[in-house]
Amino acid sequence: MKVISLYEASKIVLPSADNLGRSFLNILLSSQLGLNCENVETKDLQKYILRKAKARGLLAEKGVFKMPSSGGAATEERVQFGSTSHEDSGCSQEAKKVGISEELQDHKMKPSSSNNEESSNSKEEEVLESAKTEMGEVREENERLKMMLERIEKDYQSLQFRFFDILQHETSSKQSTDSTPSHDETEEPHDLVSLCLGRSPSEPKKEEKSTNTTKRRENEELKANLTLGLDSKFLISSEIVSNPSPAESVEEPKEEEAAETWPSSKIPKRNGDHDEVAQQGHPKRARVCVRTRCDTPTMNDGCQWRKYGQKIAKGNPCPRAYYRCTVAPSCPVRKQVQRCAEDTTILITTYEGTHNHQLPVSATAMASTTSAAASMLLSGSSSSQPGLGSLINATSARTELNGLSFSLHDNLRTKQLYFPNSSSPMFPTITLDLTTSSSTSTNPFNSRFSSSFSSTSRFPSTSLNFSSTESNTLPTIWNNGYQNYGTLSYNHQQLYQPYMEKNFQAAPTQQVLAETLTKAITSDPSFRTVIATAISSMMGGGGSVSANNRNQRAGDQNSSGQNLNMGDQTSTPRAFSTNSLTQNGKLGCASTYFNGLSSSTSQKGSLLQPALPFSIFNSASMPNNDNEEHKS
DNA sequence: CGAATTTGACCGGCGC
DNA sequence: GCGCCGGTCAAATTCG
Repeated sequence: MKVISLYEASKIVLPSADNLGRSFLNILLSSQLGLNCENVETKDLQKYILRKAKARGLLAEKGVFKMPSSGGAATEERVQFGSTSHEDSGCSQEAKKVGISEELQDHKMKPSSSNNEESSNSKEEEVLESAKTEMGEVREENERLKMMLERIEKDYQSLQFRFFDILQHETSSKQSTDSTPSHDETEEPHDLVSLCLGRSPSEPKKEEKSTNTTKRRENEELKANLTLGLDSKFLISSEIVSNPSPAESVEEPKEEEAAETWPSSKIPKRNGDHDEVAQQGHPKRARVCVRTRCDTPTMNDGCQWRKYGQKIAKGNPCPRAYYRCTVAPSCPVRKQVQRCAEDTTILITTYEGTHNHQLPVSATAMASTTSAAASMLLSGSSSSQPGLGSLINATSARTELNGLSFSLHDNLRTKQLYFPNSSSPMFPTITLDLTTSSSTSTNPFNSRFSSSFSSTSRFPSTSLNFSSTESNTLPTIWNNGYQNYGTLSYNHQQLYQPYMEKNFQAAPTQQVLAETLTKAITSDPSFRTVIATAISSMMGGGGSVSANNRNQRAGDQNSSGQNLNMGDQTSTPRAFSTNSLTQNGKLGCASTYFNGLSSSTSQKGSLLQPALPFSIFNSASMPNNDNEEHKS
């Protein structure tokens, strides 16, 4: 007889797990036990363990497992959790087990007939041998399960701890906002762009002057949303891949969606309604600008484009080309391609709109990236009140997911972000800068997440700079059209696994991590996507998990210009003006992608395992040059 | 020959 | 109202 602690441990640990924890457990279980863990409940897991033990003939009584007395090999049982039939299954298993036990007992109790006592003895020895063998196997398995459970518990606690950490930061952020004296809007008009974790950008936000009570309530909502969002992320990860979000999968975009994704000239004029738009929480449209070094006329992002126009834009001798997506006839996505006036090796690609069709695999990376960026942008400006400017108010929102550290350092409080009205472009633009190889960040891991705002723009420009030292590889990757993107998940595993395992054993040195991670960031666009998505999730975009990972959420239109700088360059301030944009809250594609990725990376561990010291800084250090792209 | 690109015309928003 | 500008259309042209 052997008492296995796994069951007892599960009784102790699992019931305390909330949705978040269970979701996390589900992922681990599905990846490591091969279980269909959707909607796994604590009791289900316990039952599974019990049944598995019964099936192997190990269970004598509840909580106590006995070693098998026969050589009968237990077959691997695949359990469907969450089904109503598992009770029956368990019962039948139990009955079966009882029968076997009785049989075995009979076999043992009954003195064998004297005919062949020697052969009987040898048989018993055989049985004993096989039993011992199996005992060893089972013991190993038990150890493995035990370790896994401990790991899960540890992970869960870590997750929980970090989750509350995030909440705490968020709360303090809001409190500091509250404590900040109200600014004279006539003198310093601004918007409060709440960077809310897991908050849907589509959520109506019109509480610039909200009371403490209101904000407290928001915090509660935020908490709820975040929990829900994370939960959903884990649970639906496998679904979203195949099932585009309703919004995205709709063949014929709804009127609202169509309006939102069509270019400014096609949509009802709303410039004069900025306030109304924002206050009503209408979706916003965003543009995602990608800067890459690229020798080819256009960056191969995996999508099919048809050129429909070309113009010489003011301030840039290089013509701007206009493309529209031709993957689907009705796809509203457009992109503009223009070379940088200062450095013609830099290709500036601006995406606008959301694909209303499934994207080729090779296009998902860029779509996800831009989607994440757009969602970040939109979430950042979601509460802004157009015409008044925006104030990014995320104060050091920081989180670590099992060592995967995301930080939102707010440098903005020392410098109120002021976005006066101007004639700047009408759409918020976020820029992913993949051009430079130098990093101003002291820590190569620190993904620079800075926001810079133009003093002349009515919209903020946010720069997200994923610092790396090898970012020059990115354009190359895109130029290759992600030929090997199909193996990305696998590559991710390869990339992440070392971190995960190291993390369990010993904390790797910062330098080693930095090198590897930098490599990962620079060599794998989808990794950046993950980061961007995570960021967007934290900043509020992630709340809308409704999305669809295959669709690009590059834009809607409305408000602030943000510069999402993923390359590494901080030396050249890049500001991109923005306009108002609407967001229907489906920035999900990237989130979904993240989900899928997290699911895939959890195959051998957990995405949340590695200690990836990412820091995302939010700063206003860079004055916005504003409209380099659109206006210059 | 069909598809894709080019390019000048056109349109709408905005500032003066 | 006019002109500037960004963006789009569509006929002409080019390409495969």
